[in-house]
Amino acid sequence: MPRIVKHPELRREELLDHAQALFLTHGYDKASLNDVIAAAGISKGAFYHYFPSKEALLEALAERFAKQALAGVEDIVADPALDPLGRLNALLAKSRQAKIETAAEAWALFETLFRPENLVLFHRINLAASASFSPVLVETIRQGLEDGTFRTFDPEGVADIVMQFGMATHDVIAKAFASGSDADMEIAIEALEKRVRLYETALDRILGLPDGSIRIGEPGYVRAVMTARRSNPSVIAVAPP
Amino acid sequence: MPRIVKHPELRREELLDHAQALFLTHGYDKASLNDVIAAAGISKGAFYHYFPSKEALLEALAERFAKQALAGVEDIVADPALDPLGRLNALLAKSRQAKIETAAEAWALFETLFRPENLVLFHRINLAASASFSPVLVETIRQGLEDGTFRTFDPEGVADIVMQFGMATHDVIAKAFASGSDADMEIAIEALEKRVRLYETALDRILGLPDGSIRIGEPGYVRAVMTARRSNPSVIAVAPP
DNA sequence: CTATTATACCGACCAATGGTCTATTGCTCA
DNA sequence: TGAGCAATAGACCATTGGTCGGTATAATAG
Repeated sequence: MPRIVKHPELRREELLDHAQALFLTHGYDKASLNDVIAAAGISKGAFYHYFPSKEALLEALAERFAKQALAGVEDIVADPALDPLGRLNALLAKSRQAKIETAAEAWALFETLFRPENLVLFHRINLAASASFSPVLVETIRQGLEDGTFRTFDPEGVADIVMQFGMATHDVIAKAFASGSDADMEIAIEALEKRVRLYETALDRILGLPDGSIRIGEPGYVRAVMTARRSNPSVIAVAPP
Repeated sequence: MPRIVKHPELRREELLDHAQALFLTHGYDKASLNDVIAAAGISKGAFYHYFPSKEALLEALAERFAKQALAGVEDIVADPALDPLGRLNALLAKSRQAKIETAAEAWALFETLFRPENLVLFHRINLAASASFSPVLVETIRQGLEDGTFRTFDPEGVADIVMQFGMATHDVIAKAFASGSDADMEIAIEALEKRVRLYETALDRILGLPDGSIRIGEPGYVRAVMTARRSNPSVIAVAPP
């Protein structure tokens, strides 16, 4: 085989790209290392030059996800015009948007993130994302406590609950999407909307706010994104079976 | 090798017992099928006579856990003297007790359930347990809504949140126990107690109750169980390395 | 413009894994 | 007693994640 040398950073990104596509479509366990290196067009040796193990590849992928996610909210964090409640709402809306768009993308590929075999991948992503988001959330909650907007305690704990709510959408979607038919998508959308509304109220109360203070995006937003993405799926490179 | 024939149900239970011990100590992925059948003292063929795959073994194990868990609370469910709040409190205390005892047991074996490699196992158990518990919780919440004890909505959603809180203890413990030293256990205990208190208040507010209504066991209970178990570990058969 | 070194890369090889298959043993019941 | 079937054994298989010795290429020094 001809030897192809690329810039290490590019190679690494390519590897992550192909791993992402394969892990998302087949699941971390089912997608074999050989699949990944075949898709990336490199040798075993080359792969292990970049990552010490398959596990490390997963970890790196999760970190990249988290980094992208954090980059997506840095404007919100930096915006001095936002009060704690406003900032919290903006953060929640953003993270929800990202989650739904990811879901829509996976769905468009007729394979979904929300499958049991993707548990590991999803958990790693969420772990990394949480590690990034946690400080931001904690700080926001603490501010809200200080200026009297929120009436609660244990900012770290509350931040964890907020992120739990985020993670929980995984299982909600997973259950509804389980059998994968079109009708299920409608069910999933309904369930998601309802669940989001519940989380809003739950957060209101945990934070000691009047019901209706927390607003995670407009009603109907889920359906809009999902259906739009479905008819116009973005392209992710997928290896042949 | 001499051929040993046993009653199928006994064999199956034995298989589950050994699988449980190995999965708990080494993790689902790391514990190989060969380890399991070696521990159980049977052949490959015999194993695949009972389970169609390793995955199925995991599933069966999760179901057994769930069944045991449900059996443990049926007296609470059946008790007509309990009002919704009392029943909810009893259910929560019981499930927490079970979780902590499991944790203590795993800890006593110097290997803990709360490790990344046990994610899959833990998730499966929780999934099965949730499926069992959900109806009970939903019914309890619904009763509380009807008789005016609770001031909330979407019983299914709230029940899910309750179970989320249960699952979340996994990650809380996992983080604190990560490096596995003795000091970490103290930290883990503190974190757990604090977190339990947060969940109590969060549930109070979600259910529209005055703070302090929900009581998930006595303070200090976690430490008591953990330390007691540690000095007097129950025996689980473990295969040689 | 060489010589040297460091890095990116290749692919044969390995032990272990989950799973399949055929053959045999022992229980049950007619 | 013996036919039939459930239970068991274990050789075998393809695939998997991972290792290793080696090679080509780019960067650097002389």
